Amino acid sequence: MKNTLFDFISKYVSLTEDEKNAILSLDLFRSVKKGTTLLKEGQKSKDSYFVLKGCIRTYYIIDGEEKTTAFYTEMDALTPPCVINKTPSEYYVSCIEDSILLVSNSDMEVEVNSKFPKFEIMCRMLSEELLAKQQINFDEFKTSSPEQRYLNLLQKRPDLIQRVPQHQLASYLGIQPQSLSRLRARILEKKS
Amino acid sequence: MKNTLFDFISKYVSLTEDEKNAILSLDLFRSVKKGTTLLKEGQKSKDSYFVLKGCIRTYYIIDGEEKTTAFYTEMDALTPPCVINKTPSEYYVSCIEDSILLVSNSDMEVEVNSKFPKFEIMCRMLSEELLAKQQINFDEFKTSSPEQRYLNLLQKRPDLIQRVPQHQLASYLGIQPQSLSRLRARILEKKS
DNA sequence: CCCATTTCTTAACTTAAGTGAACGAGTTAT
DNA sequence: ATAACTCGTTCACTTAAGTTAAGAAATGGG
Repeated sequence: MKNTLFDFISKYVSLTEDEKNAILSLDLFRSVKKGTTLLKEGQKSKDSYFVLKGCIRTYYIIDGEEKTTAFYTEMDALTPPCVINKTPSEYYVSCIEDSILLVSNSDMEVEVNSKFPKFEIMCRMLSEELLAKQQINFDEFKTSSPEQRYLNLLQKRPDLIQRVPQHQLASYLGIQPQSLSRLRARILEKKS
Repeated sequence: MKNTLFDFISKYVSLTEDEKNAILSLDLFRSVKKGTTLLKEGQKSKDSYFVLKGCIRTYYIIDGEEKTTAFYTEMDALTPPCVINKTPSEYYVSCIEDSILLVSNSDMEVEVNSKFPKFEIMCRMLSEELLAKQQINFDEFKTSSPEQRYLNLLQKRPDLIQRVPQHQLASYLGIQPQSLSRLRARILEKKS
């Protein structure tokens, strides 16, 4: 787990042993059981998550219906908007597999960033990169049909389709569960 | 225009007169005529844009069709993914009104950031904030129908509907121009 | 000023997604 | 063991978006 983290960090900046130890001494690793809710609508939080193992999802409850909007798996980072905007959360975050997470607090990050300017640089690079990825993702979503989105997901994150319940996948694709079932049946029919 | 810029920056960090002059001496302001293409598909570029006045859009050409995915107006910042990823651009950027832009080069930013750590901090804060906004935007898009998206846009960016051609708005909403026409007629009918 | 082009709207038809209901399979709780 | 849920699928029906075509309105260039 430590290695997974440092491999990730090394993509952005190189750390000395001292710096690595400084991070480890913060004791950020958390084991989280499947089904645990990490953040609820209306809550204020300063926690960001980095997934070392497992899967977490973000979802809204709109008219009593769960609407899943994102999945975060190995090596994915999530800082909920409420942490940035210092507002109550608009969505839920929950754990859909037994997971190992790195949980960091924004107060702590401020402190670390001022002590180690390298972290400031890493955070900037990381959020720029995530923003670019997010933009491309959004663009692909906008420019394609539900069927294309599903086929695209099948290419890009085939694991998700295995490890995530269908009704959560459906809202991730912006459609109803019944439509996802139908759409998959349609695709199978085309192949034959 | 200078004031617009410094007002914007002051939301993140406070600058000394020297720092302000340092920025101005970089001579980043550009007047751009309506219709100008700032970036083409396949091109490599290191330029980021900040809109002081006017409007620019990003679009793809897919199967010969323009697909507009974003509009940037006053006080909006755009760093195309190709600048972050150092890859050829997947989309076009063009100017849809006579505009005044601040155009900054990523090489230059690296230099400025190392000279003034304040800028590094500002860039981090800015991209974190943009990422949070983008996430919420994407979530709203996923969880709503084309009609809801249009009504939502009418609330949040009513100016866009005035200043932007309908067929560009349509792909921004993820639908065909004909569907946007129909949808608007439907809404008018409901009101009466 | 006029022609060519682009833009927007409308209409008819096709296709796919939304909706409500029902069913079986698998899970959980009692 | 059985009842109560959840989950995924299927069906019939409704609604809305995609598609193709046509025409009116606005725009731009010569």
